[in-house]
Amino acid sequence: MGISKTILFTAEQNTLARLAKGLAHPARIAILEYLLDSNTCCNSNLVAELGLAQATVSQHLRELKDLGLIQGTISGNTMNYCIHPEGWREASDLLIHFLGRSPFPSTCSTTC
Amino acid sequence: MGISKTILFTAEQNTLARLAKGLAHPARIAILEYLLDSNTCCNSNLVAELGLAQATVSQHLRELKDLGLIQGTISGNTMNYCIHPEGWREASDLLIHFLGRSPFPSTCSTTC
DNA sequence: CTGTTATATCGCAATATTACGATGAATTTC
DNA sequence: GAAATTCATCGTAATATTGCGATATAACAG
Repeated sequence: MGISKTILFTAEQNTLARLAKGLAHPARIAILEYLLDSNTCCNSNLVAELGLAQATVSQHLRELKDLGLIQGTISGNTMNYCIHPEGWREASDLLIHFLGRSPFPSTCSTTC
Repeated sequence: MGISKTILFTAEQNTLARLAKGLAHPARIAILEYLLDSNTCCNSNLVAELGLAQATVSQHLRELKDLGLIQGTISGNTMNYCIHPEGWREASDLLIHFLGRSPFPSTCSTTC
């Protein structure tokens, strides 16, 4: 199929999955790391930084922008991308809250 | 294409992306939430819990098991699944460390 | 031993993702 | 203005993901 049955799940579960999907590519991880690290803010010398074609980088940037994790502003000829502070905070808070849970100290051998 | 150019990225970036991909489906989020919540530990009444076919649930469980996030033990006729404590800890630590970063307080308007 | 139950896997169909060349729009440079 | 630069988008090809029915295997129940 390739289509997820989102109807079956809670809004929170779908949101978490959607955010995780945004991080589910090394290029997008690399972009976010680059933007998180660079105090000089952003722009698409990302094309040089990553080894991908310009069209591909643009596509990844769009995904991150659609998720609200980054934002871009036009500066004449070029685009400046940077982390979207609120979007990033919200997303990472949600994911961290999910990931921060610890399992009960029960083993699999426990009968159900 | 559909294939990621993992060669271009660091091992850490690929690992983070692989873990995120594991979480990139609401059914897998739901499975993990269920296993994290249930002190009774596991097993595949997950098929009833989620609204998906048995084959589909089994497939999602396999993905989570391959990532080391859960583990399963055979108990006679049935499988008992539960969170893999070390695997879950390692994975969540890696992701939380990445997500915990804050952007520099620079705006996109900063020239690069 | 036979039938039932629980689960993994195979094979397939539908859809999504990834990657890139080509093209177009906007802007700068000369 | 003409050429060059920067970037988004379109179209397309290759591969991945999702979902499920069917089937195989193993264990249990009678």
